[in-house]
Amino acid sequence: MSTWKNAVLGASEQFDRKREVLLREAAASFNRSGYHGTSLAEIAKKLGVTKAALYTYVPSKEELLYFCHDSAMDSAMEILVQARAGAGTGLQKLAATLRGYLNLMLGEDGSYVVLLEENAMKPVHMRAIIKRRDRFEQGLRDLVEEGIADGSIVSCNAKLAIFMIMGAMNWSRKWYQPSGSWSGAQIAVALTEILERSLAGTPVAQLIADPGSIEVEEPAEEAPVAKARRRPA
Amino acid sequence: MSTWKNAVLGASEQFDRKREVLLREAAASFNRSGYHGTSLAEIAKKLGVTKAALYTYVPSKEELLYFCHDSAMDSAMEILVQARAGAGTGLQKLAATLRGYLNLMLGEDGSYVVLLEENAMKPVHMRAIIKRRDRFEQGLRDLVEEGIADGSIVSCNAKLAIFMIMGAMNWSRKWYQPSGSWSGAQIAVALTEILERSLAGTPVAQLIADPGSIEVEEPAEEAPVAKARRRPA
Amino acid sequence: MSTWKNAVLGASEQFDRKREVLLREAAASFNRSGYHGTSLAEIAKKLGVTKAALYTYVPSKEELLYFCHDSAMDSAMEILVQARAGAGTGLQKLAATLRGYLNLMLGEDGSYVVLLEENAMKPVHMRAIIKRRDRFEQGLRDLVEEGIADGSIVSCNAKLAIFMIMGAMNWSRKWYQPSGSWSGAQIAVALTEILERSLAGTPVAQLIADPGSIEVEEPAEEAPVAKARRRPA
Amino acid sequence: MSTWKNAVLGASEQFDRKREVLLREAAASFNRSGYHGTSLAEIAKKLGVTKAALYTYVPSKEELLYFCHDSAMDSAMEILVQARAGAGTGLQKLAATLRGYLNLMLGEDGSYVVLLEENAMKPVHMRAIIKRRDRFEQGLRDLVEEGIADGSIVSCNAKLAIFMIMGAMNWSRKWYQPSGSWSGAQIAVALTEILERSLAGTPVAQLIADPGSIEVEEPAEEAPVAKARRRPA
DNA sequence: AATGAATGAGGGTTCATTCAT
DNA sequence: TATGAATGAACCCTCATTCAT
Repeated sequence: MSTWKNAVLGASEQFDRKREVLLREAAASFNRSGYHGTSLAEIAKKLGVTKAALYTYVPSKEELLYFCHDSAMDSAMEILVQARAGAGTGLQKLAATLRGYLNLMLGEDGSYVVLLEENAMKPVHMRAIIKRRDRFEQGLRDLVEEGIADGSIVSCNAKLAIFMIMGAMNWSRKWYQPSGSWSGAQIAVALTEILERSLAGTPVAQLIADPGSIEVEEPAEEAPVAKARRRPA
Repeated sequence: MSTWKNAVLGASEQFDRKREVLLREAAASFNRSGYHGTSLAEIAKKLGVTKAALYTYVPSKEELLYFCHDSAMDSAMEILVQARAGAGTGLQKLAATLRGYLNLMLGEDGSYVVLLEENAMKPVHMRAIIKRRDRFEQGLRDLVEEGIADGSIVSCNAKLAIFMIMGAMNWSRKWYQPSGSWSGAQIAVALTEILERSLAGTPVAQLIADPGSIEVEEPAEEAPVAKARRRPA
Repeated sequence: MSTWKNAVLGASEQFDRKREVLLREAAASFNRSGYHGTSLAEIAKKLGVTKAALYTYVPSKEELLYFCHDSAMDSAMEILVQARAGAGTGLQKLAATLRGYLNLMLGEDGSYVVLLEENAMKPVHMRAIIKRRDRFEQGLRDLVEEGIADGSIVSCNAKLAIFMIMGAMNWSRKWYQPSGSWSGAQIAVALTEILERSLAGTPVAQLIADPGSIEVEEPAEEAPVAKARRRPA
Repeated sequence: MSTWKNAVLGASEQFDRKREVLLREAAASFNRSGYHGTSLAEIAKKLGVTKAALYTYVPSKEELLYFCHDSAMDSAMEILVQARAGAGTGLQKLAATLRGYLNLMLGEDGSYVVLLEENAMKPVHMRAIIKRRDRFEQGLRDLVEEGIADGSIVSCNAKLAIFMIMGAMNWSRKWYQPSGSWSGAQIAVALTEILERSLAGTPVAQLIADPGSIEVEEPAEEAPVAKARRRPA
């Protein structure tokens, strides 16, 4: 009744299910206590299994971290791609991305891991992740440039702007409390609004005073997660 | 010739000096690899001494972390107090604080530690630090309210605004490279400008395009450090 | 197409076949890496099956080792018996045994395991194997005594002589390279010649200078293997 | 009273003493149960210390094995060098070396480890040890050639002869029992005699019938051990 | 004030073994 | 008959901490 968070299912997709649950649980722990501050025993305990059982799904703790990051980048990129595909000004697309990113990070199944203690990963993996993250941030910078060009965003240094935005967003999980008076979706809207204002060509005259009052319809469908890859032989 | 970073001095203030050097080195390591990812041996090696020697200056690793945080809060608070004492609108005071905070964090002897892996500290210490940090952030929120009142800042949710700002600032050390083309002081100015714009009652029409071109006079005096407290017997 | 080394066969003797293949593969691994240095996964992999599959043929790793030893002793004893049954002096019979033993050990399907890490086995099994080995060595000692009696062997201490011979022979697999310029059969002849000389009543005046030049006819028939015993329910 | 086998001593040479004791104990265990079959806990227990304490003297289990081998080769080489320096025929020098080698291996403080499970060592270390061992065996082969030249040894294949001899000697520790009726020194003499006979140009007409009756004066001085090398920083 | 040595408590990983399928 | 998943017991190693010197 309690192991594996009841992720048991039909047939052989159990493996993928369980693997996902593992990644999520691991990501949560890593975010809370850091990579080195998290023990496999801790994760295993939460899943109701033994340390050794984890090795069925992941070849090492280090790769567990890597998979978490990789999976997170899958989701983040998907959001960027969708926003980019939509219509609107550069600022609008940027805002859409930020909202999506925040929803992802503060969402319930947030397996999203912020890149910290990066040198905990093996160089190969670290480089891979940093590359993907850079690509994501480059996408954001491109949107800023697009906005500057179409007038929706003030003339500014795109690099610095995105650094600022990433910090403001990534930090949110440090202070966000699921049990608090603001929901993740509400924060996503309100925080995006402030960030938007910092770059908007024509800044709004007034910001949301109480995020808790924002009306949002929670997404019904499952959050997109990286397609689980079976461990290579 | 190399141990203790040559912090040797006159007489008994050697103790305090060495303690400070220890705190700084520890803070640097903690920031780089996280609390659990940093071993005392590592810190000791950088100081050219033995692990055991550290215990002369600090009763435990956990308290070392605590002292780092505490010392950081000393500095941060001092900056807030000074900014508050100056003249100007709420926004101006806020901006002054942010600039000072960023200079502190990106400064050379930045012993400043961002609060992460907080549960690594013992509850007592954690509460103490969180309390001080809350006081600091409350100060910032007060400045926001002051700004809203005097019209220099748009109507907004101060709590959310400060969360956003803290994130943007604290994140800076993740991407700031001392050897890069932007100096810490330049970033402090440029980043503050963006953050200012997000809240300003009358936002500037154009942001700095190249932080590297900002002229700043580096502060000559030493950064204020927490008065060393002798370890209680 | 590759599992079980294609030992598949008619009907139920498949079981015995597979079991033999397992023993051989295990013996090879044990000899290479030692008992503790060999994992069941390793053996299974070489056979193209899973760890778990091995338990169909063998109740435990420890008994796998035991069966290897037991099977080896079957073969060794058979050689001794045959040599003893032949005609000739004690020395001649001894030499025949040594040659046979070496051929067995260096042969292609050499499932022969030298007794090392003996305490890896459970006392019962260890005693059983040591008993058989002692019986084998006693047989050799008897041949020495026989040789001393009939004058073909010098007066000597049979115990010491056999210890010496066993060492020289068992050691051969450490340096023998199947891909080298000497075949196993050639080594068997040449090594036996030296060992013979150490005990011969009338030692030869010259030893083989190049074992690689020895002419030997490889035995066509399959090496005798212990009759497979089904695992008791 | 019992830890470290009371190897405690004057001042700072304690480190070297303890390290030697550790090597000896480890060698004994490795010989008995094999490398993989020996746990550090086992060794530590015998020394009356904790597992962790061993790491003061040796950086890893693998290097512990390496040091054992290396130390053994130091001793073996020394014996060869001394024998080579003496007067006499090739056979006499060879015999002297064998006797010395056996005494070393069967001696009380025999830290000597026979090379087995060689792939347990890291390639670098393995190569280093194999190189030294090859040098030793080459020395023995040279003595054989020398003997053939001066007529003291029959024409034979030196390589095969030395392989045979090494096996006979290395095997001795498998059957030698310190508590038995033959002392190590007695075995050294008797075994050398048989080995000598296998190669002697003019073989003796009679071998020792009872090694236990051999008179030997035990060496008073300490057995030569590799100069302890402090662990590099 | 500083060190080298030792400890005890984990931490990550492997492995023989079991079991439901 | 064979497999994938899970377990529990080691095992090697690291690390914060203590202590005699």
